[in-house]
This record gives sequence, structure tokens and C-alpha cells, in this order.
Amino acid sequence: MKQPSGKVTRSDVAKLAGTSVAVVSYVINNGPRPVAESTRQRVLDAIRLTGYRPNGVARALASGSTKTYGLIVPNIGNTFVASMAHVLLQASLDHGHVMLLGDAGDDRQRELELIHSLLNRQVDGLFYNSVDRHPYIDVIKASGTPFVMLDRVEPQPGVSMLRVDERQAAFQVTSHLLSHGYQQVGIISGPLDMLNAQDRIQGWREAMAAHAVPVDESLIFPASYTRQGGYEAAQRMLAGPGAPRALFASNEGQAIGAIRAFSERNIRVPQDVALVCFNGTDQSAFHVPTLTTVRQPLRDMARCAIAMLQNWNGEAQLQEFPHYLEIGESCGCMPHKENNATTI
Amino acid sequence: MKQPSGKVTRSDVAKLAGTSVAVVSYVINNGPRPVAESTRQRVLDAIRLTGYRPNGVARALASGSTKTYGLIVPNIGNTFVASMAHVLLQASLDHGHVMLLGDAGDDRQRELELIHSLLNRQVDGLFYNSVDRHPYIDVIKASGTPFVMLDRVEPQPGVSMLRVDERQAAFQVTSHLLSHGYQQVGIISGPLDMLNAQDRIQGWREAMAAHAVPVDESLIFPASYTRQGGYEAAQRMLAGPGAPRALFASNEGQAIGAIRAFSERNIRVPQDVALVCFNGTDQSAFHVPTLTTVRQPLRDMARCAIAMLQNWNGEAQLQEFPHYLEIGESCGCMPHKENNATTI
DNA sequence: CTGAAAGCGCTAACAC
DNA sequence: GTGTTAGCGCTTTCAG
Repeated sequence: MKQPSGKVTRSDVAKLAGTSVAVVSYVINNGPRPVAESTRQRVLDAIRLTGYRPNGVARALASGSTKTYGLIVPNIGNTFVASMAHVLLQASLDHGHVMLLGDAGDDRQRELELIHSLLNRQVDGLFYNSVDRHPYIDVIKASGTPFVMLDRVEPQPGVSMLRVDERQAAFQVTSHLLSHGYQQVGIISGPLDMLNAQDRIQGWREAMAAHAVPVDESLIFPASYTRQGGYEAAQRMLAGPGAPRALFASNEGQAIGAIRAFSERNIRVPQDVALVCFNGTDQSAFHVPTLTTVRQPLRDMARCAIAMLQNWNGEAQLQEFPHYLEIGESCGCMPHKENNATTI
Repeated sequence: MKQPSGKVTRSDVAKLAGTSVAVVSYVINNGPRPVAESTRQRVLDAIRLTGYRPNGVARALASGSTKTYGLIVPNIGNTFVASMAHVLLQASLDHGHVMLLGDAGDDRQRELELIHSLLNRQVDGLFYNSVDRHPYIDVIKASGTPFVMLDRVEPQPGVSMLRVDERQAAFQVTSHLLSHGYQQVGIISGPLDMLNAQDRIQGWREAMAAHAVPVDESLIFPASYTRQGGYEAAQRMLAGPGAPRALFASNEGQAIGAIRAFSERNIRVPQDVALVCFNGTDQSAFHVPTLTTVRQPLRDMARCAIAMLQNWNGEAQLQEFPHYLEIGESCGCMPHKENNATTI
């Protein structure tokens, strides 16, 4: 008979099984002491009968581990962030950890609040993707909690970090556009004070140089990493003189926003403007047109991030991952499945 | 001087402040006993000096509350789920609670594992959106943990639930298409054994009846609630005879997948096929074309869900929310900003 | 207003 | 192989 409420404790089980509480623990934890098979069965039966559920809070206090990780993100509504969260969640569960999710709602103050909150709750480790370029690294360090930065920040001693070479990826993706023959490639960048925005712009610059194309600073359109940001940036671009025929959007949301803005002016992608973007998700493959995008090996990154926390020794661990270019229709070098000769 | 690690405990603070540990608690918790202002300051200083961080696990054990909620979702990669998670996270934080996020990865077994995991961790309450129509309600009930179902399930005693009248919403959205003059409206439904899929199909049926249109069962295309599902369903629809010129997709992902499939056959939305969908997110407004979609008042729902947990008395609470139809371009009754006379 | 002390439910020595 | 018990760090009652 299951109890109506979760008030059953380990000593109830012990009583019913006719053993001591220690034995119950040994059974539950498969150690650290052996238990006779017959006793073990009695305990197991008692657990079933009582509907006993080990109190994780008490276990955490006694054992010193919560089996919980924390994840701080700017906004779970961002599709790339959600993809990252998804793989981290899966990988953590594989290691027996659940995740406390802190969604900062793009608010710096809230982010700090959340960090304290998760730290107080004694997470075994923290994955951290900051709202902006001023992550609260000191706070986390002071707590002694293992943590991994998921986005690029100023290199610092004692800060572990995952990253892809965004400068190189930006170089590659811009070069891809240039190789199509475009002489002008615009860039919708992230907020200029963010390092990953700088990296991407830098790669863009280098690609222009490599192709002997003069860099036109007016082709940089800073925007937030959102659909709205991309939408507005594209509008600004169209409002100005000499809008480029090729464009590099710094994330998938911006790309989609830009395409929306274009469509409102009857500008087609890729026929009128070739487009590539960063950090595409599965969404890119279903978009019309499909998006040419730089993708990151998220699954590997998640596994690595967890390994970093587990092998934590207080020293910084840097792990760089390869990116890959997923060619879609948006850059124009693929046969476009869609055309305008329509019948049904 | 902050300590290098999180080993500072309350008694360290007490020692430094020259008080007892109880007083430190009184200061931290603003009660339950008053503390002299001067003592209070000494304690506060000691806390600052030591870098003391209250141990949430110990607090939870002693106080009986973890200040943590749990959220079980099928997959955080689904944009609608992510939107829901976002608002719940924000609302929870407003009430001082953090969230343990359980992402089942669309796997029933994993979902159960997660439920046990969160329950063991003594969450103060659980928000539950099941992978399929067989939610593990008994497990949660047996634990005595307050919980709210976020999706529609078989009405049961003792099960609180949020919902919108999906039958009615489906009726409305289908009627909207019919009012445009279409005689045939297809439906990409969810998996047929899910209640919300049945509800939506039922509303679709009733709308046909209300408009005196004979119901053609072959126009029901069951699919998973994903872009891939919508894509495949649309392909099936196009492969069959008499593909309808109007279509109701059961969620945003399906709609986007369907549009992709259409575009590959040079079928335009809304010119060739009028489309509406359920549970659109902000994404719908940036899509080309913008999507006509049924939206739910997520923010209100989140607040309500939390209130249900807080006022938990073991009795089922049912709360129904109004939906609203957001008219976009995809159904064809709006001036389409996009056209095909293109120049740049 | 402050201090002492009894738990909270469990882990893991340490005994036997 | 099993039982006893000292913590884990905190909340809160009960005495001063």
C-alpha cells in the first residue's frame, strides 16, 4: 500500500524490514557495505510496500553532492539557446544529474540573482552563457563551484570555456559568399561590445582582405541577436545607399528577421540577396529558403562541458570545437527547389 | 577577505560577529525573532567579510521547502514549449523559486525517470507537459507533491489543469478558412491518440458541419508535432488525390514544415494553399508569410499555474483560458506584403 | 533581544 | 553482514 503522502522515511522502511537504517542505505546505494541477498530483498519489499522515496535534499546534505547542475542562459526562447540547453540536459541526465535552469530574460540583474540562487543551492557545477560581455565570473569563482563558460569571454586564468573559432568560421562563411562573385558583403553583427560579435566581424574583415575587396565599414549593421534585431538591421540596410547583394547574419534569428524585412520590399533570397548565417538549428533546414549556416557540434560540446565539470581541478580548460558549414539555398549556390512557375 | 572556497558556514559568521548561530539565522531570514540593529550590523559585516553563502540544501532540509519547482516537458527544442518554459521560469523567479527542468527528449521512459528524479529532490511543485497521452499522474499523486498539468489530459479527480478550449479554437480557425470560401479544409493533426489532437479534429469537424460542408476523413493527416511531421504530412497530402486548398496545421512547427514541403512543389502560401495553425510563437510574425495562428495567453497561464501550486489543497483546480486568433498572411485574407514583382 | 539545543533525513565511519 | 551514531548546515522552539 502506497502511503497517501511522501512522509515515509528511511526508518519506516527499516522498521518494516526489520533491519537498521544503515542497511536500508546500503541497499539503496548499492554500498558502501555489502548486504545479504535475503536482507536486501526484505528491504526492497519494504520500500515497495511503503512507497518510500529517498529524500534527495537530505542525501545531498549528508553526501555533499546535489547531483544537480545549473545552467544560466540569456533567454530560453532563443532557438539556438534552446538547442544547446536540450543537449546539455540530455547529457547531464546521462550522468545522473538534473538541471536547474536559470533564464535571465535578457536581464543582467536577473542573471546575477539567478547565479546566486543556483550557487546557494549547491549545484555541482554551472554552465554559463551570459547576457552580455560582463559575465559575473568573480562571483562564481569565489564560490568555488566548477563552471564552464558556454560563450566566448575575455580569456582569464581559471575560467574554463567551450568555443568554436568564430573568427575563422566567419572568415569561411564570408569567403563562401565572395567566391560566388559578390563584391560587397554586408554583415548584421551582434551588439558591438560583445566578443563574439567582434570575432565574427573580424573574420568578415579578413575574408574581404583575402579576396582583395575593400572593407566598407558602413556595411556593418549591429543588432541584437533576435529576429527583431535582424529585421530592423535589414531595414536600415535597405534604407541606406548601396545595399549589398550578399549578407552575413550573425545568427539564425537575425537571418530570419532579415528575410522577413526583404520580403516586405519584394526582395528575394537568394535571387536578389544571398544570405548566410551563424548558429543555425534544425529550423534552418525547413526554412524557405533553407539557410546556409555555420553549425556547431552541440552534442560533443555538451559532453565536453560535463567532462570539464567532472574533472574540475580549479584550472582553466579550453576546448575548441570544429564548426561546419551547412550549405542551404539561401546563399544561392545550390539548385533552388523553389521557383515561381506555380500551378496546383 | 572572501574565502577562496565555499566552506564558510553560519557558525563562522556567528563567531566573527560574536553572536550565536541563531542570531545569524534571524538576520538572514528577517525573523522569526527580532534582532537589535547593532547586532544585525555586526552580523551583516561578518557575512560580507567571510563571503558567507547560506547553504540552500541545509535550509531546505530544515525548513521543509526547497523553493524549487520542477518542469517536465517533452522537448525544450519545440518553440512553443520553450515559450511556455520561458514564462514559467520568469513567473517562478518572481515568486522566489528556481526551476528544475526535465527535458524528456520525447522519450516516455526518460520522462518517468525525470519525474522520479524531481520528486526525490523535493520540489515544491511540478508543472507537467507529458510526452504522450499517458502521463504518469499516479506517481506524482502518490508523492503528495502539488502539480499542474500544462496540457489537456483525461479529466481525473485530483488533477489540476490549465487549458484553452482547443475544440472551440479549432472550430474558430477552421471557420475562418471556410469563411474565405474554401469548400475543403485539410487538417494536419497531432498523433491521433492524443487528446489535444482529438480536440482539434473535433473542432475542425464541427466547423465543417456548421458550414454545411461534408467531412472528408481522408483530409485528416496525422503527424508528430514537429516541423518534420508537418513536412511529411504535406507530402502525403500532395501525393494523394484532391489536395485541399486550405489547411489547418496543429502547431507552428507543422505549419512551417508544410510550407517547406509546398515550396518544393512550387506551391505558394497563401496564393495556392491557405494555411492556419495552432500555438504560434513570436516566430509566426517573422515568418514569410506571417502565420495566422491561434495563440494562448502564456503569461497569464504561467501565473495561474503557480498560484495553483501555492494554493494547493489536494483538490483539482481547472482553469480555462481564452485563446485568440492572430491573423497573418498565411490564410490569405490579409493584404500580402510580399509579391512577385521583384526589383532591387 | 539572545543563546542552547532538538531536530530535518540521510551517509558513512566505526563498532560488533 | 549488520547495528549505532556522529555529523551535514540550517530553522525554530524553548529558555533565559
